Amino acid sequence: MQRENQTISDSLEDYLETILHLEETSKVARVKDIADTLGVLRGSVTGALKTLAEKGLINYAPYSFITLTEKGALLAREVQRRHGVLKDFLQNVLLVDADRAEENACRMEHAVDKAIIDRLVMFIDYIHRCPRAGRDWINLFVNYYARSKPDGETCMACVSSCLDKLDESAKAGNGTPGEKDKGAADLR
Amino acid sequence: MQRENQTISDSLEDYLETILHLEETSKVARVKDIADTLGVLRGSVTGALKTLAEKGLINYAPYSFITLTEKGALLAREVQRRHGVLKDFLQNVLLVDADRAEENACRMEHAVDKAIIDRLVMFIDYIHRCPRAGRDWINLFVNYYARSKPDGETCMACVSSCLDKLDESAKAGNGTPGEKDKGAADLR
DNA sequence: AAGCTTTGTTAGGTATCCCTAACTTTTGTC
DNA sequence: GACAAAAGTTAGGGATACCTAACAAAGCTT
Repeated sequence: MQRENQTISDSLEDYLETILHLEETSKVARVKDIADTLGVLRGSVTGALKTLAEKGLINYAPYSFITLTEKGALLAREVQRRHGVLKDFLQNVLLVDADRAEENACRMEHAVDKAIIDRLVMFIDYIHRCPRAGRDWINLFVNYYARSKPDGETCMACVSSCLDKLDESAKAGNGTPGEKDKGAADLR
Repeated sequence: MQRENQTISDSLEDYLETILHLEETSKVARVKDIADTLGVLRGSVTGALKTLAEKGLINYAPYSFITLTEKGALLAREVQRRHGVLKDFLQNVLLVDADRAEENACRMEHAVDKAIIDRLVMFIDYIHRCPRAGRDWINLFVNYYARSKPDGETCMACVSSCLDKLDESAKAGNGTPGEKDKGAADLR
């Protein structure tokens, strides 16, 4: 472990994230599996592992097991979190298909601040828990973008159903209606 | 103009976007201004300009004016659009401060598909025009993330105000309430 | 128009990150 | 335990995108 640089490249972030993922799913991270996951050749992996070891992010010696250091695991989990939150947003809020959501989350995870991710988590949460939004509101977004403009009939139906829901909430005197709004919660 | 590659690097996208911006604001894009904007030295700009010219994206000869070709302008505007949409979302939906929104949009613009941007545009539009969301719904998100959990009192007030608004809409028989919801529209 | 400043270019160097291809170590099978 | 296959390493090379620093052209001043 040396005087580690605070930041690492997008590429190294990918390596760390992959190592964490392999540790979680296969117990061990092997050079071949890292190479296959990232679509690079084995020789490229060895080089990256040396760099990660120099930065104190993995434990590594030639032909040895590869494990994340505490510091490396922390960083890897942060990248994984960014990835997950972005994919969740793309898939469950923007309603992008799974493959495209995955691809874009992979690239975005290196570009976005922790602060943005935190805010995004809150926003997703807000959507799910606020009685004015929730699952049915997002699902109606499907109709909206399919037509790419508001549709009179759909809008009316939506307003009515929302009215009913809010009315119930109000009558029940439920101050934090998100709690009972399980339909919205399992959208995630 | 040669057999142009379909895709260009993040770095070249930045150069194109900068040239477009300088053309718009200063009439001409000069090497020095490009360098200052991107935080690189003048020598680096010359190299990038040669590459862009080879790809048929700018008109360039040593010591000449720099102008975007039609193809280059198209690409530059697309990057600019991605940038703008992302910044809008970060600033006006996630309510991130302007500087951070700008920084992150700058990095994200290279990572995000056109399809995601298109969907994001629809989503922002949906928020603005749907009577269940709109400006006040986003503004209440401020309270939400400030407390990082739903607040009974705020939620009740919100539900009531939403009820009132929807009630009015329903009475007016307005099928596309977004049209009259000017308050929401100018959130952008 | 001479001379100084600013702007732009060139050449050579560094770092990153990938590749190919040859080589070494480890693993599994007979 | 020998030996082939698989996994891992090494060395050398190419592309990108910066840098520094010397040099050339343009633009102002007077």
